[in-house]
Amino acid sequence: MDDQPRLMHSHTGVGMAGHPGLSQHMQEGTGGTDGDGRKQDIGDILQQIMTITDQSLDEAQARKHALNCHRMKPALFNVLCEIKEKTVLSIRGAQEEEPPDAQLMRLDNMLLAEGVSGPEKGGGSAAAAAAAAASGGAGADNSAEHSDYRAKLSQIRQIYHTELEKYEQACNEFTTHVMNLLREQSRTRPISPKEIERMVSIIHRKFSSIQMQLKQSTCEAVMILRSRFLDARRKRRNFNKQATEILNEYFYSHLSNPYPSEEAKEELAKKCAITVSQVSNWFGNKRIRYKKNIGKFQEEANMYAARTAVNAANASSHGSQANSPSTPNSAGETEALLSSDWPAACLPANLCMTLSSLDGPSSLLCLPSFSL
DNA sequence: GAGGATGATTGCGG
DNA sequence: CCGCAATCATCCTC
Repeated sequence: MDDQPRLMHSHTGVGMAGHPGLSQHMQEGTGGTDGDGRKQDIGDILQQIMTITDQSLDEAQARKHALNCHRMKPALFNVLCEIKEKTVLSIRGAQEEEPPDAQLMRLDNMLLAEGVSGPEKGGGSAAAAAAAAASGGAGADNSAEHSDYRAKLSQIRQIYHTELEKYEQACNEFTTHVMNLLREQSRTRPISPKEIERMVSIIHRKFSSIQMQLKQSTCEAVMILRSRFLDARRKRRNFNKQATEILNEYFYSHLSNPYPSEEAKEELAKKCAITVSQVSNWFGNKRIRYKKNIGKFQEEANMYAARTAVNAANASSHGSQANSPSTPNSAGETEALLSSDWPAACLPANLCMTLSSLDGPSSLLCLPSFSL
């Protein structure tokens, strides 16, 4: 009988100050002995409870058993239950019903979008593809970067799931443990099912805050990975030698007006295996840097001019016209030069001289002033 | 590791 | 939107 859990009953009686319902129970629970005797009994029980921790385990067990069998125990137990319920209600009122966490929702959404949580869908290949498109890079090592990105993302995903599983398992184990403990304790001290429930929800809250930290750090890891992959500056690769040669060839053979048309840019982009905007960037950078330090580029200009001249000579000796973005300067282009914003001072000194004495459609780059 | 080279970005003006 | 100029961030060479 005493081993039966004594869960709390709801009593509404209010009696002695600070101990609601105590006087009522004192009258009900003892079968009508005199008041002094009852007070004595209660005093004894409380004294025993207070000193129980000073005793050895065996003594305590024996005392516990004696207490459980005490005739006043049910009444005292009920009083304690009532006091506790009132306290718990006031605490619960202040603590419960938190609003749904917006940050947690954001984290969940992000993890879902990145393919970290939720069903596996190729390890965020969509994100990788988007990243590749944004980086604007073309070429062979893109696929390698993709697989690198996917591998790292999948690593993050795996760690995330392992940890999440661990936390869930730990949470369940701990909850079960605490519930069993409370059920066990409810035999000897006042614990309501609601209180157990509340305890469980506290534990869940604690564990979900740990989970939130996990989600947060996972998100951070994904963001870092993503930014590393996306940030073209970080992943800047110099164009290969061939591409640079093609671009330089065009630049120096159009030195009078180094502004490729949209079609020329597209063609150059195709030839160099880069994007049109990369071609634009390249020409933008080149024009500025050339203009800033013409002297430094003199040698390079001469070299490309000579090379183009040789190509042009070969082409003309074969009776064919070169038809590429690197077509040498024509008279039309010279006109463009004379009226363009690209200053003539940007031309190498020897080329300027050649320009001023030019009297026909002959190629600037075939002139002997480029003697090397 | 320092310093130059180089591709990308940003802010501005036309 | 394009080009310029300044700047950033990385690469490359010594």
